[in-house]
Amino acid sequence: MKRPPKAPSITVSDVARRAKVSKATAARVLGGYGRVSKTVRTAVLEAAKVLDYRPNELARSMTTGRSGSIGVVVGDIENPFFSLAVRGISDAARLSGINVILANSGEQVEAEKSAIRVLMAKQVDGLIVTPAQSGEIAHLVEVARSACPLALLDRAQPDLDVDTVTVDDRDAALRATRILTRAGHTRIGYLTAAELSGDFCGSDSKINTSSVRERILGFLDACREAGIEGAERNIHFGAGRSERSLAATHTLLERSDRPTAILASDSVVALEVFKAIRECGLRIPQDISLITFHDADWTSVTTPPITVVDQPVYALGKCVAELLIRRLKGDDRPPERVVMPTRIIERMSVGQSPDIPRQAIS
Amino acid sequence: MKRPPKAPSITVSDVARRAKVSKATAARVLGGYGRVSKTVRTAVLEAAKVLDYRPNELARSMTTGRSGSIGVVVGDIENPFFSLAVRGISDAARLSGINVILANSGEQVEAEKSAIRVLMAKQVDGLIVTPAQSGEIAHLVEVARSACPLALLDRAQPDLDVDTVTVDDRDAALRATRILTRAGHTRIGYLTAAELSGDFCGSDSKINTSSVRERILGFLDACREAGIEGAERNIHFGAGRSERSLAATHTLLERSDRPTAILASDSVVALEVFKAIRECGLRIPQDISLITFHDADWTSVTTPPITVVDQPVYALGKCVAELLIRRLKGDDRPPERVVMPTRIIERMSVGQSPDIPRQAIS
DNA sequence: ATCGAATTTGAGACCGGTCTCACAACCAAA
DNA sequence: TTTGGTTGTGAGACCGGTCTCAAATTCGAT
Repeated sequence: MKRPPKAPSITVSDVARRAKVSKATAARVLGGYGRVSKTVRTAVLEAAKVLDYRPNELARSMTTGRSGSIGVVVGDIENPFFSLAVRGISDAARLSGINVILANSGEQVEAEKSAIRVLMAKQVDGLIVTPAQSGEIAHLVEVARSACPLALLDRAQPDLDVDTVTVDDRDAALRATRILTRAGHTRIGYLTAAELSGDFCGSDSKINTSSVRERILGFLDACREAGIEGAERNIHFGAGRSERSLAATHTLLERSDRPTAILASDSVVALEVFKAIRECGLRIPQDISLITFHDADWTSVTTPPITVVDQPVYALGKCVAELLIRRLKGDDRPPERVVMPTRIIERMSVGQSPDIPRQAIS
Repeated sequence: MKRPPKAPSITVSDVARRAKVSKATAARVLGGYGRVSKTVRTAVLEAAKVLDYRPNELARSMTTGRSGSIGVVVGDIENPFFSLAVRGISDAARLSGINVILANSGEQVEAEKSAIRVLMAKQVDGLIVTPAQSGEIAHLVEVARSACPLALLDRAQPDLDVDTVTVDDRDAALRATRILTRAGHTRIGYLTAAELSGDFCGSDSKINTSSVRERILGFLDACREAGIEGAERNIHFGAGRSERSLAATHTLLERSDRPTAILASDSVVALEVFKAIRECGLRIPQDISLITFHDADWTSVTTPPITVVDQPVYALGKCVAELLIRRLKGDDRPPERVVMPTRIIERMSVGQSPDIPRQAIS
């Protein structure tokens, strides 16, 4: 802490002195506020140019109270879903001259809390969060109560009355699952990377992430509709890139009563599943069908290409950012909950259930 | 500007008053510097807890001169290469309690300049940049001269004596190309998303991005080594996700003297090429071979899987961040230029050149 | 009991901006 | 010429911390 790298930067006072005006006047022209005569303005500008003055945004923020940046806390930037959403956010932010401070929660509540604390200490003007756990939202409630506007991305929180942008997860899952049930599948597995707190037991209350819960609900709706019983047992949590989950997927696929169709909650999970299916020597769609959320770039180039639930990810990010920025600008309409539509892109990864004898097909 | 959202936050003075000590003393315990007696310390802490005091990081930065954050300017976060690198950076940063302000340049120098200006105004403690153009580096030189440490990621700048982390692009391209020449290919196309300023004319001086230049140099080395003439003509710039470039790729593939092998400069380009190859009804690797830089996740799941140049992307990001942070901490060793090794993962996308009659193969 | 040294504390300047307020200068209308 | 309203400018407080410096206190050693 004993190293003030003292880059003796040029301040308003320096400029003022050189332009032979008061600090206040120089500040007025440099800061672009108040009224100044033309002559003085040019003099100050001239002096500023000569001295190569650059405003200290920090000092400015100190007095104005607004920092000109927003904080974004996502689960994992490495996930294409988030990186695309972040792209949407930062594009929207740049348009308003606002910049983005990014933080990764790694889907860990503690990391999320800490990130939020840090960002607020940095006086961000607003916060966009994809809450890792719907159970623990005390810290979010606190933010919402504070003067710092909060907006939620991809995951809603009924208890949190803030701007929220999500997709029609439940309906999307319903429609996706229907495609599978209509193809005759009855053993459909649902795989998500989300972790479960405690056991599932078919109760949705324990599901941490709202989008995950909604999707599962939609999945179960469709199963019920098709008269499939005990579909809950085929929901698998904690799928992802880890060794453990990979092994679990293999085990699942090698069971004699393995699912004949799988719905994956995101493209990262889907990729792992796709690999596992191959490694088990199964064929898509003859032996097993696959649908995934998120139209990741790779899904169209596999053999066969994968049927996906296409979410407007970029728009999702752009939209929350716009909502938040509108709020920063003083809009105090009641919070909006935008639900964006998804569409299913049918490709070649869904086939008739192998359980149904060929001749039985209409 | 007339809306000071006056969240009357708790300041040191408030805490001091409540703890019945001076502002200076309260600041000492809250800021964790100087010496304070045990009794006073607990009293202040108690008061702080009651009032729910949160330090204003901005104010702190004002006096200390260090903001505790670094700026990162990348070409495009949406590109998996960058999002993974950013992940590496932010992981390393978090370990040092530093946060990351992210900016997209969209590979546009002007946007890059503006981003750097903003970040410096925000008093970032350091800057990590992937320079969009090696031609225009005046702004970078300026940063390097200022007190703000600068580090370069993925793209070197010989004229810029700062910490730099890159991969052995030239050698990697050489080795990748050799795989193709050894398979008998003589018409090898090199596709990169980079734009060229002016015409190529076989001179490397006009190539904007150092990594791109190095790779092209390596590519040409290998071609020369294999006795291939006029390889420069097969280098195509501006490939990417745009309509125009897509059409150009199609045209290229439909020519009678189309390349029998393609080396793609990044995974985004490669994906487009892969799609185009399919759409043209060509088969990999029988009709055309493909190698790409960056071991993107999808490259292993296509049919056939793609041979890639595997760059240690995450490590790349982690490494620059560590280098930069070391510098922030006062290290003043001469700038380091780290060149990380790449390895080629041979998969199934390279075949013998169809130009060579079957029987001619040894 | 006495003195010097070490420790603890408080007062106030400072960082680099913004912004309020008072004063001076100017102009046009009365 | 006086009056009143605008406009331009400067002095200085302020934001919320850090940090210097000197005064006050404590302490051990003589």
